[in-house]
Amino acid sequence: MSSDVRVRIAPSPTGDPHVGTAYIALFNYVFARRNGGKFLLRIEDTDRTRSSLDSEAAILRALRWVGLQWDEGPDIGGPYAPYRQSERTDLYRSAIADLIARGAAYPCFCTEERLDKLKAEQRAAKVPNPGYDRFCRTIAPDDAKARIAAGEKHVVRLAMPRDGFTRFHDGLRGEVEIHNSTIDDQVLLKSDGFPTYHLANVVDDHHMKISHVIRGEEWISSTPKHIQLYKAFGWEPPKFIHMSLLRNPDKSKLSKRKNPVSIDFYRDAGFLPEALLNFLGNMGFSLGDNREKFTVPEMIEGFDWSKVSATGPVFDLAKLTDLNGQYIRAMTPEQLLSRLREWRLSDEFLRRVMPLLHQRIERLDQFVPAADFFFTGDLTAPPAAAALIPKGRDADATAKALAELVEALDAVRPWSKETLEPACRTFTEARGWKTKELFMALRVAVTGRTASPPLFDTMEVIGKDLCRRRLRSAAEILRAAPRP
RNA sequence: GGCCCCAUAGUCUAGCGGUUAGGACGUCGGCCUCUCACGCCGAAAUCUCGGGUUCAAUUCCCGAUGGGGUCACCA
Repeated sequence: MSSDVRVRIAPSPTGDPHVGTAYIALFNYVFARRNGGKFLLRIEDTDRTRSSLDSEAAILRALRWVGLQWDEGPDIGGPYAPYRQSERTDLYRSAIADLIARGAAYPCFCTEERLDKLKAEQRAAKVPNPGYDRFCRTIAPDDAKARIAAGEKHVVRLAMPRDGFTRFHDGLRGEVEIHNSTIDDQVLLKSDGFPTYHLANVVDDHHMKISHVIRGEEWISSTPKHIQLYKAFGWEPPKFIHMSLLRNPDKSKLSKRKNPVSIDFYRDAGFLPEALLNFLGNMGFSLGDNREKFTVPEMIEGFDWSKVSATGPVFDLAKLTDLNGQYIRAMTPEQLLSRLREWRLSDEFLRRVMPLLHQRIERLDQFVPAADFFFTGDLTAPPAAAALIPKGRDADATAKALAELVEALDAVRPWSKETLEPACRTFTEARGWKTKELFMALRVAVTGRTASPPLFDTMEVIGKDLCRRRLRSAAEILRAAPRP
């Protein structure tokens, strides 16, 4: 069966692979398969300062681990290659020229200082719809051309209509209409010559013949900009379906400060990709027949947008864990064994752990107990508050240090002892602590012990996500500790 | 704050005018059992509120409230 359904997942390679990406990817994938269409992967790396090839590789690897194979993408190519936006800049530049010629976009020469000042004034005056004041919109085209020719730094903005509404049909929510007056003259082309999401997204979706844009709810408010762009180009817009955002237990949008969000965390903590996918399939969707445990093919078979809800589901780790257990129990012993081997009982992983314990054990039987923290998600025996607090420090200060360290560590890339040690030293010294103090707290937080193999080797092997999770747990233990 | 989206137990969901409001996680109790887990049985716990529409609203409409998103040269 072939069809015109073409959908995409379009991650931005600016960090760790996010479960939200897997969530949206799942629904795109299922919808494509349900309709005999194509599912593509496009890398949105138009932010030159934040994008990295490292992150892109991690995202591709994570999506592959989870098992959602794309039909076209940067790694496998396809009829509309390239699938990396940084390699499509010519396309965006000619699109911009087109837009300017049609009067739908205009160059803007405003400086950052002016924009900052404007924003500050609007904030102070409590303007209801703050945004760019369209100062450059009235510059005569010839003047603008001359200034550009003279090499003046500029961006290109969308000339949004000032009145009326922009309406669109959302596949999940029905008709949505937004007052044009509340929408800013978005920057489409940055001063570095790269497009913003809004431009690149529309241009690529059109050229890649995307039929349905299935993305997160966070995009609803900028959809009118996209609609206006399609209109300006004279293109038929795709169908829009905005899925609800996955939520933290407190209902806010899922965030790494409150919940593990990296797909790698779930892998390292011992979750199975099929269970994760099944769990995500239960978020905002149900087959409608009380089946909660189902495979992706079963989901495809029963899929329909009428079964998708627009309510923001809380990502409940306890429920995921239960589901994961059901998958494990349903395996044959051989299957479980091989899954354990794929996970951390592989020669490859053991070869990383073993050298760290080699000189520290005197009998073979000491290996497993001495290495336990390499093989657990959360520590089996979480440390006591007292063990975490360095002499002369208190619980609050230590909690704060660890919590801040978690944030600092987020930026460490790649995750290796070579990068970790200087990062931790710099952090420690910057806050006036002795490395001896914080490193011990770190060790206890990560391994649950005061004696361990070298700290940074250990952290490297345990991995970023598990380390950060344990650090955060330790900070919580300290915060919950009774005050003297 | 402006604009937009959403609203069934603590959580994920079924329901699509008339139901003892169904299932699952979690919680609590019991059975099974050398222990634990699994499994099985059971319990507590839900339609945010106020107006309409209707013979009848959890269900349809409006409003309030609550939650969320968004207001970047980030996506």
